[in-house]
Amino acid sequence: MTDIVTGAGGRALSRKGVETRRRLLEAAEQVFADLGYPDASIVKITEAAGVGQGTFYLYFASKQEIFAELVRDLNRRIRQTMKEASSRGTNRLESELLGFGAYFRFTEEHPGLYGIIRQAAFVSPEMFRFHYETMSRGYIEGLREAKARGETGDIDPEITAWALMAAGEMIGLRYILWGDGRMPERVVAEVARIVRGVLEAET
Amino acid sequence: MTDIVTGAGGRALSRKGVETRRRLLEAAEQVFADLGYPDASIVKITEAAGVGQGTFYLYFASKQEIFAELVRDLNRRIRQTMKEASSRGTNRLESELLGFGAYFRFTEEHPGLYGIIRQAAFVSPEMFRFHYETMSRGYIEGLREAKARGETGDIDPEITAWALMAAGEMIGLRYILWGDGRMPERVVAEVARIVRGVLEAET
DNA sequence: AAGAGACCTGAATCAGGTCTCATGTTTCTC
DNA sequence: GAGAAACATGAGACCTGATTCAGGTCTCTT
Repeated sequence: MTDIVTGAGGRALSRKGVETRRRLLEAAEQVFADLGYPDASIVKITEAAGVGQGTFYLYFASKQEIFAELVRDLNRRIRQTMKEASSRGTNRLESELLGFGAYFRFTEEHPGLYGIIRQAAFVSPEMFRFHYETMSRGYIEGLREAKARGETGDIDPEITAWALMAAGEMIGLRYILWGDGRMPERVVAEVARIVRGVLEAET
Repeated sequence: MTDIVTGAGGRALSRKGVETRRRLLEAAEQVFADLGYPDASIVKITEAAGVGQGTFYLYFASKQEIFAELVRDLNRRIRQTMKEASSRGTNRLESELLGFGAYFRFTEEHPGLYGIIRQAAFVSPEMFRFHYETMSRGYIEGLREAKARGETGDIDPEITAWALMAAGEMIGLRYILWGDGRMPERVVAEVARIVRGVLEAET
């Protein structure tokens, strides 16, 4: 099933329209990451995209809407990356660690995008929540299956998933964004210890 | 040493000035929590505080400044609450869990304030970082001492602290703010399991 | 090559915000 | 109780930025 890309008002777009929409989204990504939502403006986005101001409204109804679209897109990309990586693991711990690795690499490559998600908290609370709920869903599934296979202790998969997701995110923030942009080896090793502790500890 | 409260430009305030400044801060807390930073305005804050627009500038130089002040204040209150609670523990695990409990209670009582911190990410990156660094400092100290006393496994206190702090925050978000406003007992129990696993797992 | 529609434009409009300032009020001090 | 200092005010000057619109241009299709 091919996605039909639409502009504001749901009108279908031709090849050229799709391309312009993509340019606007990329420009928005840049501008929101650099300036933050409050200081980003439609003019700056259209300038960065190289189109006229009016063109913006052919594709998005408002600043809010393009922001939400951006978060959706970013969310899809992170999850895809993590899913691919963790599917290569042979047991839950390995999968979990591969997923973390992918997340850290994504953070290294897209420090700006990482920040965009954080802004969603107040720009678009629904998208903010959507992001974390979709992110946690993958974890929860994985943990449930692992538990059924006896690979973990008697854990609560849901709560555990939220805790692990948060830890990964914060450690990315602390050691990549507030560090030198690269995740140090020792941190990866300690994360492995922490994940193992969380998965194995009995009640 | 008594703090001398100052207004914009560092001028000292009389009793009445201190009171007005406090009213402005409380109003700002309300407005930022309800509307979010982008939609909050000086006018709305002064209205909520019951003072004239011009009065604002007698106390704060800008919207940014009052926001930063608010985060500082909030940060101080959370840490004080957690410190008090955890000091009643007889070992690290107990202290840790008491600290989490205090954090959850704070979140229950101040759902709006919790949100304000998240907004700081872009409004005032320095204050955002300040918040997490001061929050983690307490954890790190506690874990270092516990490790020296042999109460934990061979952990890296710093990385472990950031992971635990993040987990607590996210679980508050998920089960209090996105739940029914109260932390369920089963979640508290699972958090205890998770914290224990993190503190005890060996490399 | 002509008509239809999709696409594009940026000046103009409009809503709302920040911050200043001239003026008035209160409180303190002697 | 008079002068000084602090405090308070809100109209309005000045911005900034979102959004509209009337008038183009491009690109398919036949």
